[in-house]
Amino acid sequence: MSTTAMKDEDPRPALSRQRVVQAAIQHADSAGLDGLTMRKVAEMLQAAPMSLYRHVSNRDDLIDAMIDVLFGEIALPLGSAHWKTAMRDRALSLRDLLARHRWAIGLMESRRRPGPANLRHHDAVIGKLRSAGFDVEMVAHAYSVLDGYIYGFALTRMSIPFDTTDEMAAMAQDMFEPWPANDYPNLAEFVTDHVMKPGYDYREEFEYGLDLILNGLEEALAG
Amino acid sequence: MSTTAMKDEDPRPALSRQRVVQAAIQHADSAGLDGLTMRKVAEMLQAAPMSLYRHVSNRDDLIDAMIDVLFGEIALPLGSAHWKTAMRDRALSLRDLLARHRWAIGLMESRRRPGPANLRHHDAVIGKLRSAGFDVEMVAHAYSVLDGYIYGFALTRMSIPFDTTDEMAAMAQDMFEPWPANDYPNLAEFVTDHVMKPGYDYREEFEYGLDLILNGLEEALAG
DNA sequence: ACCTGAACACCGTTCAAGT
DNA sequence: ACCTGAACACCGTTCAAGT
Repeated sequence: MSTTAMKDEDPRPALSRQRVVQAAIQHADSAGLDGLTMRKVAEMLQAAPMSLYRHVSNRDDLIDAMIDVLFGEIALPLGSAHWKTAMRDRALSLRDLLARHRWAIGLMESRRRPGPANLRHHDAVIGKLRSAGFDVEMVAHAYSVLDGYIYGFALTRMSIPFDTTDEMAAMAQDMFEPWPANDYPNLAEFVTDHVMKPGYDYREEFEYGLDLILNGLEEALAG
Repeated sequence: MSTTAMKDEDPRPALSRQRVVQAAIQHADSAGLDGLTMRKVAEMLQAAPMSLYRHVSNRDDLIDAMIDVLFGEIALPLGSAHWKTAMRDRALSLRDLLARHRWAIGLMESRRRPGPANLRHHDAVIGKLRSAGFDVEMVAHAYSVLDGYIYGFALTRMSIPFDTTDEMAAMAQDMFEPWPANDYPNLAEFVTDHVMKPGYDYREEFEYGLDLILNGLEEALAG
């Protein structure tokens, strides 16, 4: 086997900014933001830690790039749909993105160097609202309450990694165990009657609040 | 100067769990969660890093304790006030807490070992809603949309550390600088006409969304 | 009894050296 | 031109030793 014959099967294709960023996203998805280390990403790519620095200037720059890739994945509110439909679809798309990439929740709206996909996304949302009759002040209200809710719901209500009611019950048990049984009667009732009931689905819960907010905005726009 | 005479002025009072936790909160307030290291907290207390481990079992245990102190600072919805007033006051109190302790935003609702102040707080909120006529399902809806909004607003809209319009303008300038001037016309208009206008106040913006949500819940409760 | 120094297995990143 | 090993200044935490 000559060295030229092996070229096609090289297990180490050349590094590129895109490959580094993709590997980093994949690793953050499974290991979280704390687990995202330059050394681990390099290991995934079978490269030395220092090799990454040819393609990203440092860990922050890598994170900036990762976030802009995610912004590119959110459904844009384009086309002729009603603003409510467009905002609803965009909210569900963003919620799903944040569920797939939990590490990104606190990073999406705090970039000091927003990338082109980030700017393009926000430009499209604002454009959709403006052309639907929202004035600048109402755009600010709508954006603030919608994104507040979407990111906050992702942060506070989607953290439970359990699929079954049994696992849910076990977790609730662990949380209460250290404390006297009847100190928190309202909380106990709530957990028993609601959270641990089969069929609890965060998607339905998310849409309840989303529609409440969209209806409130519609009333404000008309009034 | 005898050694006994110096006792009263000992610059290193005995360590305690409470002192460790208080120092850690103070340090996180100024240095953020990344800056919160066992070694820095020890330094603040003029102790060796390892001395902290007599009072907290590890960094996670320290954070659990810090969060429960914060829960103890939120105004509880007790007394005979209307549920809407009580929830509004509680939301403003929580928002102010999260503004003072930004490092805590992602930690408050993800504790696997909630402390007594945490449980007590949630018990009081649920109790207030239940006694106002919310059934268990409506409590879930209300809690989900309110806390989603409160934490999400804190996460996405309160991150700007600037007090003056000039600083705001400079930041916006930096963010757009790398990109072609007219690629994002809707965003440009929004930033010019709204964000950079004097008198922009996140407190007013927060209350707009909060009242929209509270009114929506009131309608759902009546309907 | 209470505290802590030395050590270990990690980090991000600089700098100088390899191919 | 492109890549990387050694080194530095940090981490949290274990373990054995100090007072």
